[in-house]
Amino acid sequence: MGRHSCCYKQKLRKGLWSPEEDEKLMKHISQYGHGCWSSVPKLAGLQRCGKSCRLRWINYLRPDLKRGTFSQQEENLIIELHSLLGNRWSQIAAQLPGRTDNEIKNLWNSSIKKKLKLRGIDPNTHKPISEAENEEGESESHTTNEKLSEKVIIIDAGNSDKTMERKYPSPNTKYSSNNSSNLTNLTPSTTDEFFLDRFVSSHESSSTGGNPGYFNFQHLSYDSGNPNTSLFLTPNTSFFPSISSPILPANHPLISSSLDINGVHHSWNNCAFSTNGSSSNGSNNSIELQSQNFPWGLENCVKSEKEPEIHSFKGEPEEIKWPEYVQTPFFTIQNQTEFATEVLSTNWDPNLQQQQQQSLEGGSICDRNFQRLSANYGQIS
DNA sequence: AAGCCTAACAACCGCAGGGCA
DNA sequence: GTGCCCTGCGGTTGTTAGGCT
Repeated sequence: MGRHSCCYKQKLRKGLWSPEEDEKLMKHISQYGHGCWSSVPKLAGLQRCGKSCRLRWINYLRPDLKRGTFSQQEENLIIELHSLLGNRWSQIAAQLPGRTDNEIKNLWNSSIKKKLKLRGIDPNTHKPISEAENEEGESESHTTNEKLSEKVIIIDAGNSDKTMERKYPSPNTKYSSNNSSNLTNLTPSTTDEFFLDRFVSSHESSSTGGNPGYFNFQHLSYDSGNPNTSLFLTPNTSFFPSISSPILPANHPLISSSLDINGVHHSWNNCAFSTNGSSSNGSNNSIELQSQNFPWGLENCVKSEKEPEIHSFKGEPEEIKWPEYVQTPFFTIQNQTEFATEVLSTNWDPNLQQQQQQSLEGGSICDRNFQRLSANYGQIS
């Protein structure tokens, strides 16, 4: 297969995007949506290929992007997800709202890999390096996939009487939409099965709005000292996240569902946990719910009272003052999920923009990239 | 101050897969 | 079935900033 046809065209710009280009792209998408990416550059008046526009939008201009450095919890989550998914960055990113696959991939390659190596962990296998090296030698006598598929995941269910072990496909095991049934069709009979099943369901449903099922990795720990363990559920901790999660917004689907484990019904919602009607910090496995559940197809994941707040441009592009452009948040952070689910999946409604502009709140997002761009391109004003 | 090195990050490239005529 | 177009993904490269000597 050859290169994309647009790439053959001459006079297409490459390299870093200028503020003017960003502006054109944002203005176009905010007014019309992206539609067919290949037509975006022409309609937006850009000398770029559609692919470049798409990338720029997804990795940089999208308003729902979370800015700033990754928290330790986010890094831990990435490590945990990577141990399950391998280099499937898009699927990992799907569990980290506001983060892009590119961003996570960069973080992994530039930082996390080194940290793991310093801790004596092979970043590819998530096992101690010495063991990974030994297995490399052994693997010559095995089919690679067979060997890798024997990665053992131990999940201690806390309340469970025993630590359960089960073999699951390794990060290197491909499970596309066609063959994913080897995971998703498992009937979870034990807690670890449940979580794996839950997780895989979550990432598959994240794009389709299908089968509900998320679980949170915050209480999964990465044990570098245990050569047999890739992941384990921290004993005596809840399966469920705190609503004060720094990673996920309170209304994120990850923290809304219900389930049965070993005959015990657990459920939770996006507002609060309770045990027998009393407040719970989530340390009790016997979480009882407050009745509201959230099926989370994209269309009904979140329904906010407020309209999504979108940054809109006032007047012609040349009227925009760069310092304002840099400083103005696109919308408040608490509305990012609403925006992502309600707006990004469809074309933006220009009619909403006036009221959205009016509802913009004070800066809660430090847009480091715009600041960097500003620095890169000098004084704009 | 200049040069070098490294980390961080933006962007490109090639490929796979799906939709459609 | 085939070819084309488009999108999305993952690997890789290029660029920049900042620290160090």
